[in-house]
Parts: sequence; structure tokens; C-alpha cells
Amino acid sequence: MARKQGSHSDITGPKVREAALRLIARHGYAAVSMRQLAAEVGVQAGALYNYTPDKQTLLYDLMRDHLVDVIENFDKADPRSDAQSRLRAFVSFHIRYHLPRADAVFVAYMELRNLEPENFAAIEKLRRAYEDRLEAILRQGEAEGAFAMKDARITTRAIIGMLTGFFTWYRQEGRLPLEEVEAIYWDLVGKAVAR
Amino acid sequence: MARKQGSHSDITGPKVREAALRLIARHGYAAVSMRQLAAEVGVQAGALYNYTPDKQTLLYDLMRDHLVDVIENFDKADPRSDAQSRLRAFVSFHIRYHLPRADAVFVAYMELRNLEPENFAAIEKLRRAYEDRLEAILRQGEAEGAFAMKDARITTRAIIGMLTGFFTWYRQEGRLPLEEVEAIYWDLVGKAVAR
DNA sequence: GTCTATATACGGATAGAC
DNA sequence: GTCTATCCGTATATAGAC
Repeated sequence: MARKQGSHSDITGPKVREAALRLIARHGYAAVSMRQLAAEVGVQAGALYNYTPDKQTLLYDLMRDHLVDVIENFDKADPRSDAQSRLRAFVSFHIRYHLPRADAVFVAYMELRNLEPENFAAIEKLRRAYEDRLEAILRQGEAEGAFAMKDARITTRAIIGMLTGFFTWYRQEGRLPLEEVEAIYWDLVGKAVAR
Repeated sequence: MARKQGSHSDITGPKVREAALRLIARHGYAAVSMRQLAAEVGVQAGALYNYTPDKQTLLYDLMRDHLVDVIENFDKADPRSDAQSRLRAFVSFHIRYHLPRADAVFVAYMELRNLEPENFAAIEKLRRAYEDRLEAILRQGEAEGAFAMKDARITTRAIIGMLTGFFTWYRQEGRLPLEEVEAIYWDLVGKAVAR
């Protein structure tokens, strides 16, 4: 039976995070009120402060946890072999990991402006760490003679922009199966850096 | 001598638009107050309502005018010849036109969520019109046998994402001269769609 | 852990004087 | 066209009861 009051820490905690991601992705951090979030979760606004000291920290935690997970899971997926295989794995991982996490991707990407300076610096460091993994693959490919490009850093950004743009611009897309999206992007990326 | 009161329609109008683009690009539409905008312009909040009926219309007008200008200027720059030349011209135009207009690009790209439904539909139509120009070039290239790709629509989005990502993510970049940025992106795009 | 109630500040927008 | 003053709604965050 549904209780109207009482302790629900283990249930409410995840619900707060899920609802926050969904609402912020849809409306933007500044446009979502704590009251609105509370209503979505099914509690009163005051109860949210059992789960975060303030709204800013909630945003920061969502973004940080997402990026930490991305990096951690990429490192597990990285074959650490030749550059061609690693780049293929990067593209595959990026698409497969992000596609079911569109809200988190969107928030981590669009809400940088709303982070306070210290939080911004920390998030940028994480984002940079992920980008650096791609850049290292591209440079390995150059050294191996497998890839050729004018500027590895800009190419890194271009590839990430290309891959991520799909999820941020066209979140409603469902017409293509995952395998096809992956094949299309791998075709583009592989050719773009080919010798 | 600076007047503290009086008519400044021709001066204040552009200042409102410039300040709004700058502030919204930096902090986000929802986070910028009319009072803050007025302070940036150097007037009181009430005076802004001589230039826009409300905040939402101001955002819509900024986005619409930007996109209309983009399309109009691209159509002037389009050589309307072979697909290879047209794609080259598209990349060049896109970079050269957007680079000095980073605030407008950023706003038109990031603030879609904050448009009311009718305004959103109108802006999406304009964005789509620009994308369709690139897609037409890609399809022409396929027909001419100059390009090969798995899916022209997704490739269109990927290219625009790649190109635009540069301005949205890394607005502080100044290390590379325009010609070099253009060359790097043309290299990537040209190779990605090559046969 | 959640509730109700509230302190305190700021938001968009308008009225009327100059 | 801009100003000052203000209406009225909503914001974040906290206090204290249960």
C-alpha cells in the first residue's frame, strides 16, 4: 500500500535523479524549478533537500556522474590494439553508450553555462579526458601510418561534434536501427581520417 | 553630452539585440532577466518593451533573423555548378559566415527548448531549409558519381554537427587562422563523402 | 524522510509621468 | 522613448512538526 509519508531514501533518490535529467534535458536547468521537480518525483519541494544541498550541486552531480561513467566504460571497451581497431571501437562505444542515455548526454552538453566556475572546471576536465582518449587514438594512427589528418586536435573535436550532434539535435529519431546508425557513422569517420 | 533621457530608437534597438545575443549565449535564455539585459544596454527594464512585446518574442526574433540571414547569404554564395564545387563552397561559407557570429549560432542552436511551440516550428522549418541545401548537394554528388555515402540525410546532419560543433563547444578558440580551420574541415568533409 | 508553512528575493510585465 | 514605481507571481531554501 502506498504510504503518503515515511522513509523512501532508496526509492526517492534515484527518482530524483531520473526526473531531474528528464526535466532539465527537456526544459533546461534554469527553467526547471525545484517545485516542478518535486511534483515529478511525487514529493514536496522541501523533501528534495534530503538528496542535494542545493540545485546547483544536483546539476553538477548529474553531469559528473555521467561523464565518469562514460570514461570508465570506454576504458573497459578499448581494445588497446592497432589504431584502426581502437577507432572502430570508439565510434561503436560512443554511439551505443550514448543512444540510450540521450537525456544525460543532452544535459552534460547543454548545461555547461549553468555551472558555477569550480564545477565548470571539473566537468571540463572530465570532458577533456574523454576527448583525449580519442585524440590519442588518432595520433597512434598517424604514427602507424594508418590515418592522415591535418590537425589531430581539431579532428578530435570534429569527430566528437559529429557523433554527439546526432543525439543532441535529433533525439526523436527512431527510424534507424542501432547497427545502421553505427555503420553510417563508422563509414564517415573512417573515411575522414583515412590515409 | 550623454543624455539621460530622450529618444534613441535607432541606437537602442541594435544595442538590445546585440546585448541579448551576448547575454543569452553566455548564460542561457531562462537565466537572463529583462532587468539584466536592460542594465547591459544602459536603460531601465521598462524601456525594453518598446523593442519587443515580450521576452519570448525577442528570443524568437533573434533566432529567426539569424537563420534567415544564413540561408539568404548561402544562396548568394552557392555556385550552382558541380557537386564537388558546391560542397566546397558550402563548407567555406558555413565556417566563414558563422565564425564571426558565434553568439547567434550558439543561441539559435541551444535555445530551441525555450521556444513556444509555434515559434519552435517556424525555427525548425528554417533550420531544415538550410540543411536541405546541403542534402541536395550531397544527393547531386551521388547522382554525378562524385560522392558516395550510406545515407544522405544522416550524413547531412553529421556534417552540420561536425561543422557547428566547433563554434558551439570551443568558442574561445583563436589559435588557428580562418584559412586553416577551413582547410581542416574541408579535408575531413571531402574525404568523408568521397567515392 | 517528508510534510506544511514561510522567509526572502527576484522574475515578467504594465501604468503613468516626463 | 525612457523613467520610476509597482502589481503579482514564482523562485530557492529553510524551520519545525510528525
